[in-house]
Amino acid sequence: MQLFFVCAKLFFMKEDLLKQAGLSKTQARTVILAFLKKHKTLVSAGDIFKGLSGSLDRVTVYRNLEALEKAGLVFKELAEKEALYYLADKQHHHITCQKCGFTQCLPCDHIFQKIKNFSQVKHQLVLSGLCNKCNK
Amino acid sequence: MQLFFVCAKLFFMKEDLLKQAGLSKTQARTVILAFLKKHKTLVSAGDIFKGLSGSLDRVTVYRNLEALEKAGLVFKELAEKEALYYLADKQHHHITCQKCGFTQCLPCDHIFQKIKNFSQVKHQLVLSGLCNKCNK
DNA sequence: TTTAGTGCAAAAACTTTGCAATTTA
DNA sequence: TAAATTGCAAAGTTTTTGCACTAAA
Repeated sequence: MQLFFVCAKLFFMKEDLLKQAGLSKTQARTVILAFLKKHKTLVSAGDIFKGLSGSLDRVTVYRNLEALEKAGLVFKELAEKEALYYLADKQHHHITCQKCGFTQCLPCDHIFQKIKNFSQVKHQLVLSGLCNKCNK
Repeated sequence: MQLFFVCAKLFFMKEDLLKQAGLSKTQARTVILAFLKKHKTLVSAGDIFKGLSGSLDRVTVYRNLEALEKAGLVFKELAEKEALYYLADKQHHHITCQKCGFTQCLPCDHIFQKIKNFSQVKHQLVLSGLCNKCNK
């Protein structure tokens, strides 16, 4: 029994990500995007808040991550403790070591190759969309 | 580009799930398992607590869900607000309507058929395992 | 200048921890 | 009886809300 998926093709925007996404270009958003660009791994709202050490309010981080996610600039991944975010420059997934927490990014086209670095792999597929009723 | 997965085969235990899983058979666990058996959808710790209206402490529900998950009797799915649980009788996934929250179970062998009831489907694959270092 | 975004304070919600009392094996 | 489990109380974390102030278009 097999389960397969075609990965979503995501448009790759160069500059002015915010404007192109229909968001106003504020300092907070610029700073958050820069932070995500710098830190290629998954980061939480708290990580960003701490990483920017006081230049933004914690609430502002939350509100902007939500806006960025809705605009499709950022992906949100649900994790044990808190939600994690990463730049939506390329669709990819992640695999996490259950013991030490080591996380590896998995670009869709290399996913199998990289999973070989792990054993006892468990998977969970989270799907969402619009049901027929709501899509009317 | 395709991404496929073989679903884990899960052993189907008849009676005495708890003993077979190496857990002692307490009233709390029995009641929680019965609740999960009755409610075929995803339920939260809070749902269970409320559903059992006072017969168990909220903390007891949390602790037992953790134990049941570790023992492999229950699956945990990370969701927006809170973690959701379901009986691990058969490996399956879920798809949720982004608008109304309607959730449909997706047994691995009917997954594509059922996804057709949804549009604008987004997917997120959550993987975990043991990295080479931790597996030594 | 009108709308959208921000910071502060506070609260809400989910989950975890410590410890004494109780239940299980 | 020894070890595991439970309930209660309290605290810890993440996330959300309201409102006045500020920055963006």
